[in-house]
Amino acid sequence: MHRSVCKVRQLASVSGNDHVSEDPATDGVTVQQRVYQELRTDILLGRIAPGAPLTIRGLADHLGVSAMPIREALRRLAAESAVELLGNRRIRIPLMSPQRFDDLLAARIALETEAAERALGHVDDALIARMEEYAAEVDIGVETRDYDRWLAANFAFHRTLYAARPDSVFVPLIESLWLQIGPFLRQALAHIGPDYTIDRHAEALSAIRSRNRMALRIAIEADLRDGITHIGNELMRFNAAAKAEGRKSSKRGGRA
Amino acid sequence: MHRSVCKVRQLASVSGNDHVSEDPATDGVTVQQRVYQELRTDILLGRIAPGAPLTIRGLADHLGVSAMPIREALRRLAAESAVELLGNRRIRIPLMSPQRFDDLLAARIALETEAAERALGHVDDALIARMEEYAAEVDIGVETRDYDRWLAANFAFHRTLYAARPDSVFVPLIESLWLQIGPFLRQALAHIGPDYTIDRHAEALSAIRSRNRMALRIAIEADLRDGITHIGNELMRFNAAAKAEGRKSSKRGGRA
DNA sequence: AATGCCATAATGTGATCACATATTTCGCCA
DNA sequence: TGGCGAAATATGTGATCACATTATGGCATT
Repeated sequence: MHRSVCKVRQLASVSGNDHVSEDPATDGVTVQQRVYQELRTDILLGRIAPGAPLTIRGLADHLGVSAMPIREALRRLAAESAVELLGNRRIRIPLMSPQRFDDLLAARIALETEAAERALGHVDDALIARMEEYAAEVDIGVETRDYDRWLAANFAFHRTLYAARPDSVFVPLIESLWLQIGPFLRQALAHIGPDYTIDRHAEALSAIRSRNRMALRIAIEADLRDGITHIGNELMRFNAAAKAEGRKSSKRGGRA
Repeated sequence: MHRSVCKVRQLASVSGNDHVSEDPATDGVTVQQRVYQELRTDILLGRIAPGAPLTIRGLADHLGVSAMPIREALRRLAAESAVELLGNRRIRIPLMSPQRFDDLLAARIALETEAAERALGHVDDALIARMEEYAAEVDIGVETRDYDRWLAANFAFHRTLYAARPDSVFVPLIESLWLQIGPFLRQALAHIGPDYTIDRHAEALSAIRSRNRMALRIAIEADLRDGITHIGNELMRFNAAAKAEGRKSSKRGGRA
């Protein structure tokens, strides 16, 4: 079963179909990249809870690949602080603490305001149009209480802006922070709905159109604070519950 | 030859000595960690030039280990943007560009000023004493033109401060920036000496002792700008030379 | 003499096996 | 019946092999 996926890549001309859905996606892209992207998306959107344990063999069986790509993907995610190598031969999603949450927010503000300002000179109308689409997608996600859609569109909105500057050194750092916040943010959203309605994205887009750097910084910082601060403060006690819960669902790599 | 190192770990009680110097260092620590630390130090102190190519087998032979720990160490370093996976099956130290250098400096200022301020509440006399030792070490490095000593002590000075806050989310991000600046910084220092004498470290220590947060931020930012700005601007043309030079010394994993 | 092409070498990627160790479980004894 | 220890299971780590793909160097052709 887990060998067929490899065969698909090794004998690419045979095109032997497999149960894995992304069969046409194995063009030249390595298995490790596919595994990394899948794990990364799961963490970013909070599909894996804080404290959840991960195992190499469990993920390998679940994703239908060998242990090798899992090891390298986990090593990469560990370098981004998306997963935690406990040293006692255990891997898990890091837990959240009030201080860590506060630091993550401060680091996001410090990096994202700077990244936004530096990207401002590279935006064009096409990029603004894409950001408007993502902003609309965010609104839809809020209305339909679709947290996956909400989080994904929100991240895409910001990343589109920051990545406007080519070869940005900020994007990897910022995405590391997102990966650390994602699991906890999702748990928080599952308990208290996103009840704020101030559309900071409209403010940011307005600042971008007028090329107002200071207004953009203010809008970005306000967006981060609004969407996160009260969520974090009210749900901090969830940490203790998540810590106890982390022991369950140990099999199958701890995935949902 | 390259098997004996493995035996040392597998049969730890035999204590069969090897040509590798850090034989007693193999207590419980994994080979991948040792390889990672060695590569990381080499990059941080600029012992590997920008654009220098790295190969898994070359490094494995050079360090006397199998290819496995090298792969994971390189994957980890790639996640920190310390090395670059070119996609066409090539690995190298990233090149520097004027924009990238400017972004790296801006990111350092944004993160390190915030990290310094947040660490300020956790410093005690013992930590200040350690920082004073590193500051003295920096001065010795400047006087003796010992760039390894200079760079190492400078990084240790800052890291000691930022790591005062336990479980800091800033330290990994900042160290990623250091790894990206290190190779270019060393190349620059090798061509123009560190000719600035304003001791920003003394200013920083003074701000720390008086617990003056704003003064600390200003001192840190001034330290980063002073030590880097004029170096970067004057040596930016070095980039073209490094790009052409990157093709040489391909064997032996490209190490010096 | 310059250039395109092919064979050889080299490199990253993935799979599989062996091993040391941490964790878990089950049975035994008090 | 509860606590403890030993067997058993599980997990990360490292080594080695096979393979597809890329780079490189020599050779023939123009």
